[in-house]
Amino acid sequence: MKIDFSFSREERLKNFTAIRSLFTSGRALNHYPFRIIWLPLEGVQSVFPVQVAISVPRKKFPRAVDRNRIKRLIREAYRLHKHELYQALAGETQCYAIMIMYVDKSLPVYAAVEPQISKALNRLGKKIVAASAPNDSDGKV
RNA sequence: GCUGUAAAAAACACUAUCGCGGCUCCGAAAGGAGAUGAGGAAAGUCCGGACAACACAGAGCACCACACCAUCUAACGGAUGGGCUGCAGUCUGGGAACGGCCUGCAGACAGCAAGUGUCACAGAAAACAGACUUCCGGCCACAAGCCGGUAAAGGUGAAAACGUGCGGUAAGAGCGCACGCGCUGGUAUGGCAACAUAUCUUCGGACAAACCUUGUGGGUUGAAAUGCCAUGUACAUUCUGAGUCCCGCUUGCGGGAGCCGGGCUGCUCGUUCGGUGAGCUUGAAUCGUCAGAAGGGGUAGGCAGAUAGAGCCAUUCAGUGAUGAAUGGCCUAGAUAGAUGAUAGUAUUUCCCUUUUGGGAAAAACAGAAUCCGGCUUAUUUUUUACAGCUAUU
RNA sequence: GCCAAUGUAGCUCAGGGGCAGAGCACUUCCAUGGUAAGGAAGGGGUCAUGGGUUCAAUUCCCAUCAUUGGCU
Repeated sequence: MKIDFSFSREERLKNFTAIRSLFTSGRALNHYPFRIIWLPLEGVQSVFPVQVAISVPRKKFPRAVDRNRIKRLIREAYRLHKHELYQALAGETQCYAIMIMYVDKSLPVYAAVEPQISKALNRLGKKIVAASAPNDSDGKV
């Protein structure tokens, strides 16, 4: 099977209410220099198992150039490694919302970002499977 | 060679793989192909417009902005040219006060001769003047003291009531004269004008980035404006009612009464909430707002605004110039949880090592469109040109 | 995106042209067996930054920087 490296609009998290509930009742995973929060989405039918959003805090990077740079690097790394997460979630029926936040204070380089994203996505996949496997009925938070 | 000012140019190119945005083409669809995709400041939001909506007939007051003149411009607080003033430098005129030519830099540059106000400390006195020490006269034998005159000298201060010289006088004083500085009004000449020159005349502290006066301009709100489709408690249409008055000061708020509607209540009283108007007044209007009635009955999406424009490039002409006109060519981001990225290589540039070949490193500084334009301001890398200053060598 | 306000001592704030202040905090001394409270004395300032107006600027004007708030 050929691996799809594309990153289309359906894979991005855009719904305002979903983002709000993600911040109020989402589960967190810290993998320095990232913080990932995730939540199962109810009633969303999609061909993709996750919808992702990327965030960089304005207080740590006041210039828009730096924020755009970091978001593009994270998005590029996610695009090349998302198939690892998709394989881990192949057995899931629900769609998940994920937000990746950058918490370091210094500007990163791509060579350092890529392996960290890969490790973080592998950890996230195992954690989601472990959380939903025992009690599929009351998995809501 | 260095520093400063001004002007101009550039801000990285190509190939491959993977990927993103909108566009065009092919395709029933999935998808595929093609060309294309951040800036000089995209920034600050400091000005000016376009565009849109809304109580814009008109008048007065208030408020805000601007302020030498002319021109440019859609418009401007912007730009260009000119005038005037100040500062610095070279040269120079005069006995002095003070001036002239040239060069460079700077200037929020209408009016204190409309009115009001302020000028600390020091000083005798700080703005219809004024007598501390001097100076002069009188009273007095003289001195001291008292009375009067005087603004020349002293000292204080940021500033002492035009400056120099001569006359004049008891001593003095723009008191008078000549020259000089500033300044009001008139006349003549030159200039579109600001203004300049000559002459007559009035006057002689500063401050309007003090209140203010004069002149000119300004309705308010901003694309999260606004319109359409779908949806439909949120929207628009129709009808009805309210839309009034008083007080206070901190002057744009507060309080009270009345009226309309809702909540509490079976009803009244009462209580509470909302409304009772663009800065104000007058006038016109009854369009905004609030409440009720009628109509429609479950998702917050899509399209337009919104990217061909006061557009860009080249040439010629007009103008000192900003700029304008003509001709020819070009199409050059349009997202909406927000695209423009990653990896590898080549070329180029810079730096380092090396005799060369070659090897290694870096791709930079400021910084990311959000309705669109014209400016201003701020941040910042490199190169070139012109001018000014300094230093060294020939 | 649009619109306002504020920057003064370590902290919270006055002062709005003429020598920069208050409260708390800090230092030293007194007092107490000792500490706190109390009393006395003292130190500490680029008045956010840069220009301008004025004889004189924290104050008036302009620009910049930073912070905070509001509209949605």
